[in-house]
Amino acid sequence: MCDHTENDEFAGEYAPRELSPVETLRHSFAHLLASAVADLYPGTKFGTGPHVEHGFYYDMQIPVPVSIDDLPKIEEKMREIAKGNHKFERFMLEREDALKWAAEAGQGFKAEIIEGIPHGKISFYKHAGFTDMCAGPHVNYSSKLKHFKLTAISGAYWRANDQNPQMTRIYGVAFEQKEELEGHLKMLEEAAKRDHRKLGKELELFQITQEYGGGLVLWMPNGAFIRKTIEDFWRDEHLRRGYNFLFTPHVAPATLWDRSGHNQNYRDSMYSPMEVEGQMYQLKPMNCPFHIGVFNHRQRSYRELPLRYAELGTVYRFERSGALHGLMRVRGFTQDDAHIFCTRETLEAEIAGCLDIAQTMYQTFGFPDYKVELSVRDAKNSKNFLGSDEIWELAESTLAKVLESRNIPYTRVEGEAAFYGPKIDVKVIDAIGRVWQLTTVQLDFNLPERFDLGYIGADNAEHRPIMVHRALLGSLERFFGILIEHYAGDFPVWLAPVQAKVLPLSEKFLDYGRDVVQSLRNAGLRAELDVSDEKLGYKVRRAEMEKVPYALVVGGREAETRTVGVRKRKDGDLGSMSIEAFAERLADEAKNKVR
RNA sequence: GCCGACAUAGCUCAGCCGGUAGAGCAGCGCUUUCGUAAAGCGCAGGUCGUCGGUUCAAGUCCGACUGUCGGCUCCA
Repeated sequence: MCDHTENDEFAGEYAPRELSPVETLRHSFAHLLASAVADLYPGTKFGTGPHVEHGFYYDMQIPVPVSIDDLPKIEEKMREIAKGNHKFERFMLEREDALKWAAEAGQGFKAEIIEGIPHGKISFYKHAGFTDMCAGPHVNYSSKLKHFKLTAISGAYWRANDQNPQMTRIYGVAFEQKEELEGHLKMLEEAAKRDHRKLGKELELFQITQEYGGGLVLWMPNGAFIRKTIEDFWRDEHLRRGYNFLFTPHVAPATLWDRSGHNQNYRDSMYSPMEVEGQMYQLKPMNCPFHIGVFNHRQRSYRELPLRYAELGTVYRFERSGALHGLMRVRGFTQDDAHIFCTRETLEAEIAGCLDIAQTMYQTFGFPDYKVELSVRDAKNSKNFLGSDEIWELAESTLAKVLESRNIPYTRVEGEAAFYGPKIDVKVIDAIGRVWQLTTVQLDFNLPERFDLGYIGADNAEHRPIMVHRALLGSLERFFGILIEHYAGDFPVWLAPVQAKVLPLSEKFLDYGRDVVQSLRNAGLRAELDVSDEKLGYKVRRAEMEKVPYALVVGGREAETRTVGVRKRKDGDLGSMSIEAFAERLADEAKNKVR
C-alpha cells in the first residue's frame, strides 16, 4: 500500500515508459525548471521531476533558501532558456559511468537512483548545457515549452519518507494550448473563491479556532441547520432501506481497543488514554466495536440477518497540526457510518443496496459524475491479507459482480485492499471538476474473528457472519466542506438555512412584511424579515451576498394586493406573485430538492 | 512534526529608510421612508499573535514560541 508510489516514481527514472504527448511536455517542463534552477543556484542537487495531473514538479536541494517570491525569477529564466530553442539530446551511459557522472556532478540523489537500478544502461538528457539523468521522453526542442506557470513551492521528503532529508519542491502547471492554461488558472481562481473556509466565515456556517482547539469544529446556526437537513434526509433514506439506528459512546475502555486491534493497528491516530477510577479509557477513532457490541447482545439467527446498523457516529483521530485543513481534515468528525452483518448468500444484495443508497446521495446533492475503484488484494502476496483464499475470491467476485450488474464502470486496483478485506471506493466530481473521495464500502474478515461473531444457520450450526463497513458521505464535516465548494455557498432551497428574505420597501411596510414571513413559516418554510433602516437596493445586495435563494420585496403595491415581488438569487426580478403562489413554488422546490 | 510564507480593529487590508497606529466594510446613533447589488453625517472600536533582545525610541530590526496558509507525510 505504501511502497506503491515510491516504486512508480523511481521506475520512471530508468525504466522504458510510455508517456502521452502532454505528459511528455510536462515532464520536459520539469527539466526546463531544473536547468533554470541549476543556472540560478549553482550547487543544486536534483531528486526527481515527474509530470503530475495538470503540470509537473521537481524536488531539489537548493543551497540557499528559496521562497515563493523567487518563482517569477525562476519562471523568467525558464522562458529565456526555452526561447533559445535548444535540442533535448538523449545519450546513454553504462552504470559505472553514470555513477562516475553523479559523483563528479555531486548529484548524490541521482547516484541513489542509479544504485537502485539493477542492470542496463542509464539514460541522460542534455539541453542548453544542462545534463540530467532521466528516462525521458522529452520534446525535441525547448521552444515547444510555452504555456506554463510556476504555482507553488514547498518542502517534500526525499522518496516520500519523513526520515529522509527534506527537499524543495517547485510545482508548475503546463498545457499544450494557451487556452487550456488560462482555463486551468481560471479554475484555480474559482476554487479560491469557493474556498469553504472563506465561505464558512462569510456565511457564518462554522468556526474552527485555536481557543476551542485546532481541528475541532463549532457548527454555527446556518451550518448546523444545513447539517440537520442533511441528517434528516440521510435518516429517511436509511429508514426506507431497513437500517436500524444506533447511538454509541465517544469513549471506551482501552481493553476494548485492544481486542478490536485498534491499539495495535491504529495507534498513531488515537489519543492518549484517560484514567477513570483506575481503568484506562480512550476516545473512539471508529464506531465498529460498538456496533459489534450491539450485534453480540444475544445469539443471532440467520432469520434476522441481514442486520444493518447505522449511526452518525462522532470519532476522534489524532492529526498532526500541519495536516489540519478547514473542514476537510479535522480531529473530531462524524461518520455517516453503518455496519451490515449478513450471510454469504445475501452479500451481493447488501453491496448492491449500499451502492444504491450511495447513488441516491450523489444524485440528491448534485454530483452526476463519479469514479469507482475496486481495491482487491495482491494475490501474489496473499499472506499479507487476512482470511482464506476462498473467502477473498468470493468477496472480490461479489463486489465486481455488483458493479457490473449495475453497469458502473470501475478501475480494479490490485493490492490496494485493506489487510482485512476488499473494498469499493467512490469519488465524486464536483462543479469545477475536482475529485473527492466520498463513499467506501469495505468487507471486514478481521473483526468478526476478533469478536467471535456468530449466528445460527438453518443447519442449526454456528456460522461466522460477513461484516460490511460503509460510509456514504464519509464524514459530515468533510462532506459539508465539499458541498460548500460544490455549490459555491449557493445552497439549493431545500438546504438553505434561510429560503426567503422579506425586504420591506420602507419601515411603513414592516407590518405587512411580518405577515408575509408568518404566512411562509406557517407553510413550513424558512423566511426572515430584513428590519434594517436601509434602502431597497442595499437590502437586495445584502440578500444576494448572504446567498438567500429568494428575496421578497414588499411595498405599497404588494401590501394592497397581498402579493410579494419575487427576486430569485442571481436571476433577478421574477415579477409579483400572491403569497400562496410563492409559498407553493418554494415548498415545491424544497420537496423536490431542486438545485 | 518537516520546508517556506504570513500574523495590524468583528471582516478585508494600508503603514516607505525604526519616531509611540490608518482606510473601507460591518456595528451603534442621528437624518432619511426610499422600488430590485452600497443614501448622508457622526460615534465607537486595536497593549499591532506571545515572549525576549537590539535601540534614546520597535507593527517596523533580530531571536524563540504559538497559530494560520501552501505543500510534504497521512487520510474521512
